Amino acid sequence: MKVIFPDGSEKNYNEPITPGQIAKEISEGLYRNAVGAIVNDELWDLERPIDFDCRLKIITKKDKESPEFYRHTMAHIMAQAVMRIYGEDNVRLGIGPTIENGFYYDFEILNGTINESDLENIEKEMKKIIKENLQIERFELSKEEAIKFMKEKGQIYKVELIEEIEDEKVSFYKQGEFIDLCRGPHLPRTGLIKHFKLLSVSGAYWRGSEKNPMLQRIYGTAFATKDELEEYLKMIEEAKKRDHRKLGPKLGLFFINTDVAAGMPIFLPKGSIILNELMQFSRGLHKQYGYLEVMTPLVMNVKLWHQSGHWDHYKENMYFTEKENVEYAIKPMNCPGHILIYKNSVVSYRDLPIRMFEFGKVHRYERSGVLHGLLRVRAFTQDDAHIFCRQDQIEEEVTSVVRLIDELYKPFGFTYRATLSTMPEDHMGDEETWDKATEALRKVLEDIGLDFDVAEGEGAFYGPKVDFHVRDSLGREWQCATIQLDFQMPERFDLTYVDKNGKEVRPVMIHTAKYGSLERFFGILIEHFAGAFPLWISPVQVIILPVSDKYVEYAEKIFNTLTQNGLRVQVDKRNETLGYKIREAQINKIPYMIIVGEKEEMEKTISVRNREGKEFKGISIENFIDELKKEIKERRY
RNA sequence: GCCAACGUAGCUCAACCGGUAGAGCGGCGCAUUCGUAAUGCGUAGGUUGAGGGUUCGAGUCCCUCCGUUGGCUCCA
Repeated sequence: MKVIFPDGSEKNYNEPITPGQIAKEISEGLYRNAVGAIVNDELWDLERPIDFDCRLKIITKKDKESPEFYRHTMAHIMAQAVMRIYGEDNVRLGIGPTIENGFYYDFEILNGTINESDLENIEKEMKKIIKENLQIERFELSKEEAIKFMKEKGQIYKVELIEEIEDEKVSFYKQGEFIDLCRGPHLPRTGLIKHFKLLSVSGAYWRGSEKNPMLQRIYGTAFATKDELEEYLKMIEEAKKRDHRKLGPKLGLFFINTDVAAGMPIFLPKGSIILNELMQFSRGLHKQYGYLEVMTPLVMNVKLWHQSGHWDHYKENMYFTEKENVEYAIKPMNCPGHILIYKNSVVSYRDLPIRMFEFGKVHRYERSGVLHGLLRVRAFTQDDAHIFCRQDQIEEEVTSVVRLIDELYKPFGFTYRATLSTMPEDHMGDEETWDKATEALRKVLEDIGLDFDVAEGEGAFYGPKVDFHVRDSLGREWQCATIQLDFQMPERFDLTYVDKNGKEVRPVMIHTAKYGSLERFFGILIEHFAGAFPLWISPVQVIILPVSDKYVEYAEKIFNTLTQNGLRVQVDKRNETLGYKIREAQINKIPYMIIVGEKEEMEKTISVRNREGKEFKGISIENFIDELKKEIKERRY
């Protein structure tokens, strides 16, 4: 049989051969570093024989596919350790896949629970298993045999999994006394991966459904090298330090009173400044792109929500209230309000597109367990827009939205990624319309040259959508902006416009939010900048620190000048040492400190220290103001 | 909602086997009048998340509830 290598070269073999043997042939070094192979696009164990013509690539620890191998194996090592500790008969295995940055395994422990303090013990046992350097062997059973085998072991979840596998044969992996149903791939021996850490335990429903029993999930991470592991753990530490739930209250931006308003953040003056700057920026861009700002009521008759379909599809997430025997709903979305505005007048084809936007405060009930600082709340503000347009305008409109989003994200230094979500199983409208809409979205993304993934079947029930995921300074991704095509609402509300021929035609609705939720975006910004915001959104842009009481008067003069120039300034008049005031300003991440003492007062200058610690002495106030104005105008970060 | 852990001063944390709550920072007061990340001294601050139980005695043990954290589900 013939084996083709990535560089195009070929080699013939008469007997079945393993990728490992081939690697060894090429070089000892390659073999030592190999974790597995890719055979005809399939991840393949290093010691699994090949007996057919194929393309082959040896995967070493450096290849991006390698985590699939060693993290999978790590999950098995963990399961083996858990079984050794709790007893094979007391542990039922769920699933144990690899995930981004790590792996997990779900267990049911029949006679107890696993808690965080047990992790150390499990890690210890895992290290033992690694040291034992057990051979990992793959073998296949027929479905029948496999079910019988797992039934005997009492592994009811595995039996369930096997029953659903379509192939006649299923693969197993064996390392020492541990045998598990698994598609693979795996390392050849347990000793080949050492750098791991167990991170947390949590509950997880079997197959993600609340109707099923809850299993215990252990999360862990593993990397090819010690450095990579340490870097990742450091990143987690850094993320903890930047946690907006800590930084926000500390910097006086917001707090959440969980007692009276769980999930509904209260914004302090400084936080409100930032939100207002964000809104102003977004508002300006929307205006530039031809949107009209509107405002709609928070509380509206439930009738409206019956018509919109929210009553049927979204009731569980809504708040209700009642007066004079009339039931009202607090709005969870802004679209019905905007539709009322559309219907308020007769629309001609010449009027389209109509672009409406609103900083709409919406309330959505979320179960208490899912609330998370500003990132997951019950009350939030969307920079929500709806475009009503003709079918033939979809492409142009979507393009313009994508441009707007790009401009909006630019001054934060985010890179982002788009996903195109296609028709879900449960959908409304005919497939042809769906295809057309989906293709329109795809074409726009391609024309603009934006990288995107396709999420099959992930669209909203009324139309396909494009979501934007921003990547923050720690490499984490957050879903923010969204563009959704909707053919359903115009139908339900009988929206029309009059075309060239005087006929009534159905418009298309495009739902779009750019920041998504202002609260969430704010939370992301806090973590992205670790509280050191760009000048243009900093609540306090400059703090003036007189060296002692004697120079307060001069400080106040400067304060007045800066304030008159539209800067947000404070004077620290407290009777404290300069070092103390600098330290405090530094902790508060204030972009610029102005230090004034005898020298400055005499020379009519200022000394400036930025939050990076750089000092500039003998600066003229005018120059300083000009520089700051420029920095603000350019929205530098 | 479910699983697990946690809840002590504004913040960070301490208090042994159950013996009657303590420190730093911050606040306030006084002194100091200061040159680029913490001046010194003094002082106030607590129904130990809430309620119930066991006990001579509960921050500590048990139960219920509330909340937080990490997840599951859903989503901006």
